[in-house]
Amino acid sequence: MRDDDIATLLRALGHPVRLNILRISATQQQGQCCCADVTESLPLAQSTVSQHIKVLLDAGLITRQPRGTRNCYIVQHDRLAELGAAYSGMLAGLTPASPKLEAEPA
Amino acid sequence: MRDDDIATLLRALGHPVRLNILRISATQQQGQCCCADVTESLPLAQSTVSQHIKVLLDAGLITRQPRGTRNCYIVQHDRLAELGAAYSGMLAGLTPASPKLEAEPA
DNA sequence: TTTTTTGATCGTTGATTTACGATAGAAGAT
DNA sequence: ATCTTCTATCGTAAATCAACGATCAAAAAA
Repeated sequence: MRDDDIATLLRALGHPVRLNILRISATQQQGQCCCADVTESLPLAQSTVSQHIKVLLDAGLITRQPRGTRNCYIVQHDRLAELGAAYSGMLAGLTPASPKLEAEPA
Repeated sequence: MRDDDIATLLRALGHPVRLNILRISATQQQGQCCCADVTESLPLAQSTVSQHIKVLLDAGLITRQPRGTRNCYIVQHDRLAELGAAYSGMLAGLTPASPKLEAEPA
């Protein structure tokens, strides 16, 4: 995963409202939520919520599933895990114990 | 850790240049780097690098240590780990296996 | 068909971010 | 004391973000 992609994902998650959307979605029945669920829970206009949803959608952190008159959003846990792995990998590369793994192999 | 704080940290990390600064710092001798180290490595003006450093500094992801005429920056691994833990915790709260840990305790 | 519900999109406004050059200050070298 | 080096900060311009109201499209209900 390139730095650019990691940064984009981090920025997509870097807003309290968007963290909340993920949480609301997971809390809702079947791990899905619609725009209205979020709009009811937060003091924001519907259009604002829709915008935040779009950011998560573009980042692949949720997917859309049209269901009747409403759209359901499902958290993409694998994508979140992917970022988690990339983050851990970065931490490992940053730790002072193994600066470049160039020496002391034995 | 509040959502607000998590979001702030995620945003601080959400730029490829800043990820690079952390990496450069860790690669440098003693896990420290100065502004010039970064400016040499990246095609950016010194003032721009200084700005990015400030973002990391404000987020507590690095600390400053004046050394002679230059400033050394040290990655705060514990802060990075803190964020990692908060992220993992969020993932755990989001996983469909344990929506609210309200049932099946046995 | 008409109405209602749900939600995406448009246009706008204000705030924040990113990048730059220029400047200034502090520490070390001459 | 003067000069050089390193870097923070200022001011600015362009881009992006965050929030809103208004509008439009599609599906379901009447």
